[in-house]
Order: sequence, then structure tokens, then C-alpha cells
Amino acid sequence: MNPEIFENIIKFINQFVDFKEEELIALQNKIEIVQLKKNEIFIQEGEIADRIAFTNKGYLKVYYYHEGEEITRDITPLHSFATALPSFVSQTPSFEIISAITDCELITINKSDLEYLYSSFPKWERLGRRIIEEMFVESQRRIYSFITETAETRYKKLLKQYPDMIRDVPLKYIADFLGIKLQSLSRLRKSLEW
Amino acid sequence: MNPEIFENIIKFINQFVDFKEEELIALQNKIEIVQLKKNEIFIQEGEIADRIAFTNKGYLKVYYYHEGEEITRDITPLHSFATALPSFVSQTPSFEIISAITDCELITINKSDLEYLYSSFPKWERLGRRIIEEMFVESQRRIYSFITETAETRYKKLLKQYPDMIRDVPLKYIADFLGIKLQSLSRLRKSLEW
DNA sequence: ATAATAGTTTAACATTTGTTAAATAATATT
DNA sequence: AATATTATTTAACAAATGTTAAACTATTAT
Repeated sequence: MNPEIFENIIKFINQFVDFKEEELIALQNKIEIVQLKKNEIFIQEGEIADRIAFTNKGYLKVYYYHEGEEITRDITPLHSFATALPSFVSQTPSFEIISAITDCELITINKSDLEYLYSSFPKWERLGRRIIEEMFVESQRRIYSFITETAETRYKKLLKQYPDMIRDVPLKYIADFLGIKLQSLSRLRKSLEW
Repeated sequence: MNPEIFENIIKFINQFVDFKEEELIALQNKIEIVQLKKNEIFIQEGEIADRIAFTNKGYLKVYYYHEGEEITRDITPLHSFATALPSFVSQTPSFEIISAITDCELITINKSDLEYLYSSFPKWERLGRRIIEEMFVESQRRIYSFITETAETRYKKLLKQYPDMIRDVPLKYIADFLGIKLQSLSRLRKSLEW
């Protein structure tokens, strides 16, 4: 297992748990590559999320409808995992929607195959736990930033951490992610011009 | 294993993974009960977090210093798990501090014992994953609330979900948790009086 | 190339939240 | 009981963000 396409996911996985070449074969058989065009939907509202995705290329957004308006909670950074977790873990209809902000290449695995890996190889269960721990820590960091930082600081940090994201993702979604309105972000950007 | 003291933690655990009486014995031997008086510290800044706690009684806060000021990111609800996760997972000095808002009774287990359970019994690793998944989902919910809701709505929901917490926890911490200043919370409470 | 659509900015005004400072209330300590 | 400490409220003013509506710009489809 090592065509170029798996380079990023292997690098990601090996941050958490050390897998040998052979062990990754079990994964390779379960994987499905999904190509999404911009605006195509990966997980639809009301549907049961049965796949988890690693973003090999492109950006996904996780959003839902709040008072008739679409609100983006998450923009998945390159080379990270995404799924509608509440739906995925409990196999209930998803209120979250996941779609492609840009053209995407996703490395996906479905729920039952993942459960199979978890049950058959403790190392995979460990990987699952380690990844979700990391996601949780990142989520907590974001909560801190909502509590202690102004929108301006949050924007500056995002700009620094993911300059490509701000180039490739419409500002509407960035604004949602930061927790402000598009117009406020625009004003804020203007004030930072000098 | 079933003195009254373990009732809540067993109930909590069994939501996620079904353990038999015997299987819980392995846990019982590893557990340490910690009693904290109000304001006592469970995990200190700079110290490596080597214990995880289940709050059997009382409320903990998770906070850190931001520009010289203490900011509470989390108030742990009754009967939930808490640790300074970034420190706990990587065994590096903690920037987060955890202390008792009220007198607390904690059921704790240390890192190496937990690792032992994880490695020896896949079911425990699964439990760890399921719990952290749930914590992550809750964390995401909170991010949604920062993005879409006003402080007033966040306060009302907290009041509804954890009425006891608002009775037992000083408003300063509630305000931090909601992402607003104490004075703003006070104003908001006044506006809700009628 | 032109028209349609999507993305971004601008501006005036409204609302929410922050800041500073003080007063009041509740609780803990001597 | 008196005093000190901690928690909460109040108020005036400042700053940040939201709202509404429109203009402008870039991109996509015909």
C-alpha cells in the first residue's frame, strides 16, 4: 500500500499509531476514493452518515440550517477527517450536512468496515480514539477562542494558520466559522488593510 | 463492585459499553476516590495531568490565564469526566488548571492504569473512544451555539439544562462559560426577570 | 461576448456586549 | 456581632457586531 494517493493519510495516521506496511493493507481494502465537484454533497440532511472521509484534496464544510439559513460550523482543513459524527456514531438521520466547498478528493471508509477494523485489530480502535482525542482538543481550543478572543484575533489566527483556506474558501463560510456575519468580516478585513 | 459510591459512574459507563460485574472489578482496583474542598486544585498549571476524574459530586472548572485573568472554559456537569486532556494525552505540562468550584467527590484513575486497561481489554479502549466521541459531539454543539445563538439564548438553555449548576456555581464562571462578561450576564438576567 | 449568478464590499443605523467604576448583597472570618 | 471578603448588580459610556439595503466585482453559463 503506497501509491501516492495514500501518502497524506498514512502520514496523518502514523502521527498517532505506528502501523507497518502490512497492517495498512487491511485498510486499503476497505477504502473508497470519492471525487466531489464543488457544491456536491457528501452527507445529506436526514440521511444516515455511514462514511467517514479524509480530505486528500479540497475543503469540505459542515453546516446545518438555522432559522432557514445555512450556517457553516466547520471548514475541514486539508488532510483531516470529517463526518457527521452524531449521525455516524448513533446511525440516526443527520441534521448536519457536509458538502464540498471546492473540488475534493476524499478517502472514505464506511461505518461497518470501520467497526470491523476496530473489532478485529485493537490498534485501529486505538487510532480511532487518538484521532478523536485530537479533534476534541482542537474543538476545545476553538471554544477558548470564542470566549477570550475578538473576531479580529480569530480571523488573524486563521489567516496565519490556514492562508490557503482563506484564499480558496468563500468569505461567507469563513465568517460563519469565525462566528460573525459576512459584512462584519468584510469590515474587519478592511480595517486590517493598513 | 457495587457500593453506592460507584452507582453513577457505572450508570455512565454502561451507556456506552456493556460491562459485566466481573469486568468492572478490573476498574475498581485502579480507582482512587479524591475529596476536594471548594477551591482546591485537582490539576495545577505546569504540572503533568496524570489523572482523569469522574465528578461523583460537585462541580469542577477548567480554566487558564489569559492576559493575567482567569478564564473558565468549562464547568463540568455532575457525573461527567474531566481532565486537562492536552496534558493528559501527551504527558506535557498543563496550561489548563482544574479546580473545585464546590466541594467535590471525584472518582479518579491515573494515566498508566488507564493505559493498562486500554491495552489489556479492548472493551476499555472502546469505552474510552465512545466517551471521547460523546465529549467531542457536545463540544461541537457548543461551537454551534457560539456561532448561531445570542448570549441570552445560551444562558436560557443552560438554565434549562442545568438549573442546579446555575444555583451552585458563581455567576462569574457561568459568564465565562457563556463567553460574556459577568456584568453582561447580570444585565441579561435582569432583562429576563419579567 | 453577454447575461446570469455568486461573491464581496460599503454605509447608515440598531443592537449587543464590553469597560470602568461604584454600590449593594451575601458569605466567611475573627 | 463586627469586619473582611466574595459575589452580584447597576449605570453611563465605548466598542464590536448585527441588520438592511444597495453597489460593485468576479465567475460561470449560455
